[in-house]
Amino acid sequence: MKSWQTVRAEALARIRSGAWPPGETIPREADLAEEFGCARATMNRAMQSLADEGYLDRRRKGGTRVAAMPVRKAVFEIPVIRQQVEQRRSTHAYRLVTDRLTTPPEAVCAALKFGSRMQLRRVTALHLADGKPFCVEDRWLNPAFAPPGEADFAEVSANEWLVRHVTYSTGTLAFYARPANAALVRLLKCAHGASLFAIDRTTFDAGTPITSVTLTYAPGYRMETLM
Amino acid sequence: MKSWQTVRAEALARIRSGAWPPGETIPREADLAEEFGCARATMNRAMQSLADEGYLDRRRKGGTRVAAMPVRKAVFEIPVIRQQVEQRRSTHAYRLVTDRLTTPPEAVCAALKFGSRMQLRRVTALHLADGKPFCVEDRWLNPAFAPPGEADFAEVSANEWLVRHVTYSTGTLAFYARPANAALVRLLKCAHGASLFAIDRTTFDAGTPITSVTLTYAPGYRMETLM
DNA sequence: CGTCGTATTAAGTATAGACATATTTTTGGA
DNA sequence: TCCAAAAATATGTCTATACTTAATACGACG
Repeated sequence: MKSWQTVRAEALARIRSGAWPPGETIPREADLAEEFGCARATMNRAMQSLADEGYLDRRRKGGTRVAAMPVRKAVFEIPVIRQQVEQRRSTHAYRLVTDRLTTPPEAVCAALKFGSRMQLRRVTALHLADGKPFCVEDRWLNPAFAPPGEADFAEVSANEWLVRHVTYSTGTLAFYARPANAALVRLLKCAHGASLFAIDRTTFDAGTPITSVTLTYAPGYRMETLM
Repeated sequence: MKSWQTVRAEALARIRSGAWPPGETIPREADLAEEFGCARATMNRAMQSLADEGYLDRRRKGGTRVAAMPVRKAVFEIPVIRQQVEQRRSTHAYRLVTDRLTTPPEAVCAALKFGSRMQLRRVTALHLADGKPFCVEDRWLNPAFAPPGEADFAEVSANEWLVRHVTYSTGTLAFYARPANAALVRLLKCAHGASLFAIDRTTFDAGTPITSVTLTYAPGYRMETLM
């Protein structure tokens, strides 16, 4: 009795080895099930999994074919900064820099889809790894969601507070490179104009704008993953 | 009759709304199936899908609980550069800069797991969008895999050639920021030291080292995705 | 010669029942 | 009291069968 995972692995091996070349239509589920010695449901589960990951294109009546030009997908895990530091076996420290209500720039209003230029809570903080600057957190928060009274970021970072209070959210994410400005130079202790890796993230919870944050990492930071 | 996708959506709604709070153990499959009005197999398919994406933690006998601190996952699509340019409704152009056998630096040998410092094929090229520099491709190739005779990169970029010839591969991927050096300044026509977004990718096919490439994008480039 | 409806096909899915497997809990001894 | 063996339990999976749905092929008809 073969598990669908086994069947999946065998099928993937055929794709990788070229036994099923890109663009080629492969036999129908029912026939493959017989060949692999399993039920059609099992075959279906395996092929569906491969299709989900972009290895196969499947169409009703049209049959299944190996993707000719698969869109490579890279999956990055975006952990909480403290965990990220601790995973590197470093000691995490955190320093709140500013926390006040301010009128945000146009770009932030647009990202959060706030029509009027209402005042938002701006929180900036520095994360350290083994005492050295690791990452600057520059955040705009919807004050209705996280009022200064309820959410105090002196000890627990906004980054972590949010993960606990708005666990499952949607939003956008962007990676880019930016030069160090005066504020970043001061916090990260890097050269002016240094190339820094940055992440912009905007978060909504059931349509309500929650926060827009820019995380800027110290020089040399790399975001890595396997394919 | 509910599809597992429908059931999945309903369950996800409960998680997002907080009806099933983070850390909480939810009822067993059999009971949920009854509540949702479907068979256990259907419930299982739905919950398994949610567990795959990190929303749930499931253990035999232990039951299913909502992930307390989910690791956020971001999925990026890594397209062929030409497609990437064309998706932005720009015209893609390509210019081969160099193509010769050279001894690679230590770092490249290490990434490709080449013991001896054998000569590799180095290919550098420039990709343009609407005539403007878009991305510099700096690649080291295993000459045994892509000999100069068979693989000519004057017209078709190595990027594209490889997608066609080694479709399903494994490897590593890293995103980072780097300053523009002299070579990049010349090709991308940017300021010296400008902050540039870069991708390192090393590719293996069934254990054989294929290629290691650095893609450096023109200033202002952002790698975006939805969560 | 086109085009509209129908038959056919292959994937998508649902279900009940059975068994497998990993843990936890309980129980029975030393 | 403590530990090992056994029972209980929730998820993991397979199977056979039946039905649904989307897309294609094809033939009748204007």
